[in-house]
Amino acid sequence: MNSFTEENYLKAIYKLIEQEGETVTTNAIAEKMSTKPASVTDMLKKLADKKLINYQKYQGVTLTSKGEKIALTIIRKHRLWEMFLVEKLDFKWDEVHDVAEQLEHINSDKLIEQIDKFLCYPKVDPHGDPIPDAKGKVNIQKSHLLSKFNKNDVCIMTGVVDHSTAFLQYLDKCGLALGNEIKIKDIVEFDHSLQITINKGSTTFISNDVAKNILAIIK
Amino acid sequence: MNSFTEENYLKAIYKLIEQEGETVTTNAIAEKMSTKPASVTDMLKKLADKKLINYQKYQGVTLTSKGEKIALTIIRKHRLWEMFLVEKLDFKWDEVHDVAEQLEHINSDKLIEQIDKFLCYPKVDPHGDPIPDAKGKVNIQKSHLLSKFNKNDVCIMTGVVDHSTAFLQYLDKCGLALGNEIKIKDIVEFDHSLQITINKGSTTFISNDVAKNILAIIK
DNA sequence: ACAATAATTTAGACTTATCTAAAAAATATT
DNA sequence: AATATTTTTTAGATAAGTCTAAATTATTGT
Repeated sequence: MNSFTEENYLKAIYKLIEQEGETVTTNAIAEKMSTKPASVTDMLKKLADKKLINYQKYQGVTLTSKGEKIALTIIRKHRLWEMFLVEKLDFKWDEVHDVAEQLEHINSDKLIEQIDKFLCYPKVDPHGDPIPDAKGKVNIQKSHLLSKFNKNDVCIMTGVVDHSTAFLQYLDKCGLALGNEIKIKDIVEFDHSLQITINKGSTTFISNDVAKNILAIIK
Repeated sequence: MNSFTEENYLKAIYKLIEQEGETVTTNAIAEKMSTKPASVTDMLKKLADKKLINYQKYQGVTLTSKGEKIALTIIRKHRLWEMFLVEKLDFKWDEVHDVAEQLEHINSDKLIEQIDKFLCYPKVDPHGDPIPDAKGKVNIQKSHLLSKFNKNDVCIMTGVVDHSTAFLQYLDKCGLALGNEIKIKDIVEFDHSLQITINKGSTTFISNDVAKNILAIIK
């Protein structure tokens, strides 16, 4: 078994590789973990001894497949717990992070599989991030234009095509933001505009032109 | 904030006082915590410094009101999580303990209040032990033998005296389990056997011998 | 009451994860 | 290429929680 701290380091390294690519530096890890580089070096030695990372002095770090598996398990647990908090316990999506940071370290295979089942095997968390499966596989669901979805689809907004201020301000006004759940209530035949429900709350219309500039993944 | 370890010591001391009464000895704590008396002494000094226990060398230990409050909070969380696991995630009542031992240390007031609400504010856990309220008050409803109740009493089954497999299997067959609501419809004068209704559903008879091995609290 | 036994505490050491300050290696600058 | 700067590592210290072995205090038996 690995300590909470080890798990947190592996998770941080995974996320840094995901966004920065290739290898990760000692300083980057230190910043992400809010700790000092010297402490990171100590931990890297330990993780390398356990064969969870590939580490050569001064050369940066990558995860071994064993280390990556553990990181993905932690991420899976984190995202499932976030989902649970939002869906079942009425947490707002910006309230869940700190609690999920604790819950992700609870060690029980049965627990996490039952939570998964209880939530009906969700594919993405409340922020729209994908939830790895029990084997650590991430379903890299490619985003699609909102205009491609069908009536009654429920999806998560993941991005925009048009990055202009004007467009983003319009989205704000509609109450549309990344991670929002969008349900397509209806597609108007006349102009292909969409009637949508945002986060199970307000219902509004958006034009097909707007829908062509919003990216989303099916939930 | 207190560490997991401190919380576990406080919980152990609370439980020992509950069953052994008065003060608790260093050795008793060591045994309960599966550790060595020397380690206990170290921790007792620390807890005394924090004013969570009353401790004089060689004189045993009691909890301060502050310490007791913390212990009861941990116990509240433990029992609510057990309830959650059994009621919502299909855990068997003998599978929940190890997981609840971990979950009881998750630190979030909102989380535990929402779990409580989600479970509809249960009074007892799956083992029939009372769940302290948010203020740390325990509803000290002592369990009684089912044979002591009167006609038309409605009670909740909280435990058994005989723990043999044979007896538990018999209870299974009757459809009797911990947490069930039992209404005493009649007491047969001839042999003091009971006619009972389980969970407002099926009605059945149980002998006085059986009733003497079932614990319950009045509802 | 006093020796024997049991319970408890002290002393000193170990582990994990952290830190500061200083040294070493890598990278950038001129 | 030589120097300056940044990054990373080493060395040594600290705090929490644990341990063993030895010392101290309390309890028991005769």
